[in-house]
Amino acid sequence: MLDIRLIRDNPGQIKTELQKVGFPAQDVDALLAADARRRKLQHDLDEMRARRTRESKELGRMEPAQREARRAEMRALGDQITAAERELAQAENEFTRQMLLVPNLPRPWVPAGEGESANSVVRSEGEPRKFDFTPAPHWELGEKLGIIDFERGVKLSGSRFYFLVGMGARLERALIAMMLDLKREQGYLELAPPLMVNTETVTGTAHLPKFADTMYRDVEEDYWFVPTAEVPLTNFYAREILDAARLPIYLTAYTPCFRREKMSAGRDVRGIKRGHQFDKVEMVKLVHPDNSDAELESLVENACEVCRRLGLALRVIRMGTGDLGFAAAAKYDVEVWAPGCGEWLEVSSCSNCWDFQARRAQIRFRSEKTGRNEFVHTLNGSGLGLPRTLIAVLENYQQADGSIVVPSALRPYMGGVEAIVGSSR
RNA sequence: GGAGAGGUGGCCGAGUGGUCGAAGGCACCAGAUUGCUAAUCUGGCGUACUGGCAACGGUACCGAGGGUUCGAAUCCCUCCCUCUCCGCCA
Repeated sequence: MLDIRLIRDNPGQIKTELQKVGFPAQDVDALLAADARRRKLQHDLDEMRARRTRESKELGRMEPAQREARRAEMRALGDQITAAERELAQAENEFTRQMLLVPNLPRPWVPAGEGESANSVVRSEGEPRKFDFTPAPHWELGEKLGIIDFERGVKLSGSRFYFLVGMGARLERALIAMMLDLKREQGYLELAPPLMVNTETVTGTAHLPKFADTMYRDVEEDYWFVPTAEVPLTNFYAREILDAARLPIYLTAYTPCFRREKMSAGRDVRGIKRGHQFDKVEMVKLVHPDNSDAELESLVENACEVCRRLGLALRVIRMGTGDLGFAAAAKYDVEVWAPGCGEWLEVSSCSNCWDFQARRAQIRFRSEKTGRNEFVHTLNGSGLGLPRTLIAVLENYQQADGSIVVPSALRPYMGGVEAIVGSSR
């Protein structure tokens, strides 16, 4: 959520900024109208209430006879107040409804452009491996080795579900353990969060109200299945006021993630690149606003280090305004090369949400400078997404005979196993 | 799921239809004082919106939402949560 005062004070500038991320100027006008209405009603109501308090106290001190005489008048005022309260509640709901649909403002240095047009590679590391045979895609490798079972996943659940089997499951577990240990080295506190959270929580990270149709939910209990651990991690300190000395706070968690993938119908249906359920190690930072930009850079670096340890060639993409998404003020993707399917895979997406989520979730800190409570800045990034990392490992470490060499960084987590071959259990 | 108890400021804990944003204590901050650690005294000490250059005001908030009343932290209803006991269960 943006600061309404910012919009109120610079409507022209904010309109221009918001247009870059596809938010229409007339919606800003509607918002300002709703704000003005709400404030007017609030002001009027405050005056009526002040009068009631004042006069009720007088009434309490009166002789019973006099009191009786004024009661009708006071009752009328009470009714008026009740009516005004209803009107105000309505106006506030409408205002909030609109506010929750306004996307975040991009940082000034984010290149403007529609869709992916303004995205650009800002750096690359490592050479994509050369093969003296045609590298196979992971779905072929996985099936031949018996470590990914697509058919049974579909049998039990439907399309976009699969089993990891034997060494496949073990390899993923090794990746998770390696990543979490690295995150700890990088200063993150590991959490094992709830995977079902309530509406308020999902609204805090701005996945609601706009993206309700991308998530799974239990309607009976008001539980939403987390689409990413960003939701529980960012909300860990929701509605709390933190000591400035505690910042920055780095949190990490391994969790499954659940997504409907309606928007991606028909895309990436092969393999394990895009499922309705996938595992991810997530990083979240709650930082002091002064360090926000630098913290995004180090967040990206924290993600890149995972790729590096796995020996994967990577590149970092700076997203333009058209690809920022709803909550991000700035965003980088980290991609690794997958020689089998022949594409760069997004294994991490690192966003700086500025005070956008903090304002929704009310995560504040007591500022040492102003003595006032201010919103922290929140950042999040994958560290990394498991299926795609698994794809990259399988496809990059495949041998001519179809076996997979286990990257050295993972061997301590796999009981020293050096390769996955057809007979591996 | 059933029965009972309870949810008040950072914490503990009073409170009853009006003068309660809420006693008192602890913690915390500032000042005073005592030749050490410490103690004592005085003052301050919630959040949000809003008016004002400011001084200083207004309104809301005592788990959440409704209701009764001129007036609700205080009475009534619904819900949520916590604790104890019972049942069930990975």
